[in-house]
Amino acid sequence: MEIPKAYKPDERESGIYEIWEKSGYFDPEKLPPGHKEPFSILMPPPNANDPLHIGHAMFITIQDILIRYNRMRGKKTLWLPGADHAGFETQVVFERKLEEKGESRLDMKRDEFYDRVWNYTQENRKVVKSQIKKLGASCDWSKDTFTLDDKVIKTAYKTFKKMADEGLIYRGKRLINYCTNHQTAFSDLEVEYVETKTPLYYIKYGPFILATTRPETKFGDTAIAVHPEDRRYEKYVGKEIKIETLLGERMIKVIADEAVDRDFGTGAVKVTPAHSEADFEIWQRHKDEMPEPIEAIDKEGKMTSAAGPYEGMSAKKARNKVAADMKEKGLLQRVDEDYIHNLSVCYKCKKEIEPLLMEQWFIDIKPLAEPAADAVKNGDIKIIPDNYRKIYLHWLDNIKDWNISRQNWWGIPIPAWRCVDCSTEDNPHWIITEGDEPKKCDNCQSDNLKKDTDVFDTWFSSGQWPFATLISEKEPELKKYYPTSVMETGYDILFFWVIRMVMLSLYRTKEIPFKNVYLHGLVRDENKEKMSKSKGNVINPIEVSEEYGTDALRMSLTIGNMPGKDAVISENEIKGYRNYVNKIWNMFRFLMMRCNDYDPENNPSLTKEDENLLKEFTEKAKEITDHIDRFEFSHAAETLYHYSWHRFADEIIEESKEVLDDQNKKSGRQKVLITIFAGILKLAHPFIPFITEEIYQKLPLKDKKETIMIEEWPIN
RNA sequence: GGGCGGUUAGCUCAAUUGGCAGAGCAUCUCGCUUACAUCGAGAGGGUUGCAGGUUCGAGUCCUGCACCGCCCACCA
Repeated sequence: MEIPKAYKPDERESGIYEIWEKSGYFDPEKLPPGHKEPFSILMPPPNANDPLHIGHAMFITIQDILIRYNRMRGKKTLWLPGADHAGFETQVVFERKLEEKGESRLDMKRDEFYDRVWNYTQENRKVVKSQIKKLGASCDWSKDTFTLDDKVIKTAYKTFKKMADEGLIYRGKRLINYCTNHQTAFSDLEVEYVETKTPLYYIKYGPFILATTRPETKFGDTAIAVHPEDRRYEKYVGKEIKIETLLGERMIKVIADEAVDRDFGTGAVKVTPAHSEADFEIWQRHKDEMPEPIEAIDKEGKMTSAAGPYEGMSAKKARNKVAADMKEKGLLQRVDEDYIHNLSVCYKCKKEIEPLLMEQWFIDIKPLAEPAADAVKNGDIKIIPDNYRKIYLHWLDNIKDWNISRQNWWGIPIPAWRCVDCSTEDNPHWIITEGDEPKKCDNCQSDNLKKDTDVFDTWFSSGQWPFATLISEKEPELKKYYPTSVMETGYDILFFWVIRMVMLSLYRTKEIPFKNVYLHGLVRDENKEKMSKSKGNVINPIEVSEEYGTDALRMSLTIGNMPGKDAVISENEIKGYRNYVNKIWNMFRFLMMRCNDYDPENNPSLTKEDENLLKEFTEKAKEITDHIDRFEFSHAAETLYHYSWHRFADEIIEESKEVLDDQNKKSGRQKVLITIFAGILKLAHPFIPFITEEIYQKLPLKDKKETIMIEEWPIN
């Protein structure tokens, strides 16, 4: 048998993956009978709107290590793959594509748009699936789930209905974060803050001078607020004062509220409840003293009729115009041009978020937050690394109600109908179902019902992923994999996804969704910068996997990668691990050349030295196993790397060359070398599955299994 | 404003309960020796960010500071 000097991963990998798939062992139910205790992971479903990036390759590597390791330890392992329709994200991606073709969503019917995005995601799913396979993921494709599959949507509807019935869902006119560019509301998590230099205008309101960054909102002012203990303004509190606006004179109430900072500006603030979160809160505390909020800006970001002559003007334009006009009328005392404050912007387009008063569906989140905090406090859910415990608990401690309405087209429609006949402006009547269209109003029997046009925040449904995928009447056998063993995902979606899964799962199933949360970091380039297409520093996992082999890529994503910390990766590093994989190949090559007369059925006598070598291997195997059990994959892989190369190859093989020439000791040493090497392959298999399978198939072993995937782990 | 993480060899990172500061990559020298040059043998390279403190002993524990990064909140 001629063995080539260099291992060529690209020629072997796809064939090896086929062997695994054909074996059926990705499906836990098809594993040999010895596999009993369940071990499960849900793959965070990659967005079905783009090919995979290096971050996906990282989590696939980590999860596959866990799955392959536990499978070899005799667990009944389920790794459930999926794909995310990624509502708003995908809509943005798709609209950009439309734009490139000179098309627009607004030129088509909603259904048509939906169908086109649907097809687009289905095409992408195929690409993503083939890429996941390329990376060696041993996941159960028979259970591949899309976040718009019936069972997921039904689960989301059931939860929504249950929450509505239990009073945890309310529809309220509240101040929400609105992106006038994307024409949708967001939860607080989708808002980012950017430090910006903005002029601070000091405007005259009767006897008051008020500092504001947004003079155009003055048409929505319904009060002036001062601190209750501010002597300067004491005499005005509770009184109405006459102010000169650009629309003529009017009266406005002065109120006292603790939230006002005496030291900022002049210590007096204009209150605009329809366009500022803080002001909205002031209004809620002083409803009896203040008129209803006045909306001065609309959903397009344009001035309303409340702004008189400024109506129709964009808010930004109006800001300058209003300031200029006030200056002319002597209503502007001065302008501080160097004022720096945090501007809230849309996380996607970075354009200013417009706080608007809108009716939306909210979840009363506190009742869900407490059990979620308890689950971590009492140790039912363990977070790795554990410093994220605090972050997790702190977030839940300060949680605000969750706005789950989105004004997008791509997403799960909210199953709510408004009765046209028995609703009033102030008191609308809504009918919420588990998805079925109601025939009649449950209140007035009218059939004049109008469906809500909004869709759910994608995280509302993905927050139900664990039980949506594993708990259903149709597939009761999957229940045993719930709660899952590990939720492996990025720290950047701890709030978005992980915590919401905990809250919603506890709510619906009364059980935790997973026992461990392992948080990985971001992948950065060699200059520690975030990888992005625009910077041109991205490493395409598929390209490097084709060039250097998936095993090398996986190794470089494992070593030096600590939980909760960003990982640095470079092509150079991958090249280094390509060399390591090739080194293993050559260990195999050496063994084959020097053991051509080796018979695995023989039991030659071993020398003391032989015994010691075996003992040493067992110790190393123990060390590596302990590391994996503690989720220290980097250490595990590093220990393996070091032992296999610098101990086994550099020393043990070198020293064995002489021993193999000694006819008395030869067969014993052959046995030892092959035994240890087979052990190394098994230990290495979770990390570098392809080469280990390739060699395993060719190695002369007793009781060889169909694939190394179901080999027994070298130690117990 | 609140919180978290980091600062160790040129680079990326390790260092269990405090116990001789280690790897990989890079660099330099030598070697194409019959597994492998995608390799081997060897070498250089550190006042562990700064200042104190506890201790027989501190990279590790305590206090303060500096710088870098991140998260959360947000005052007009």
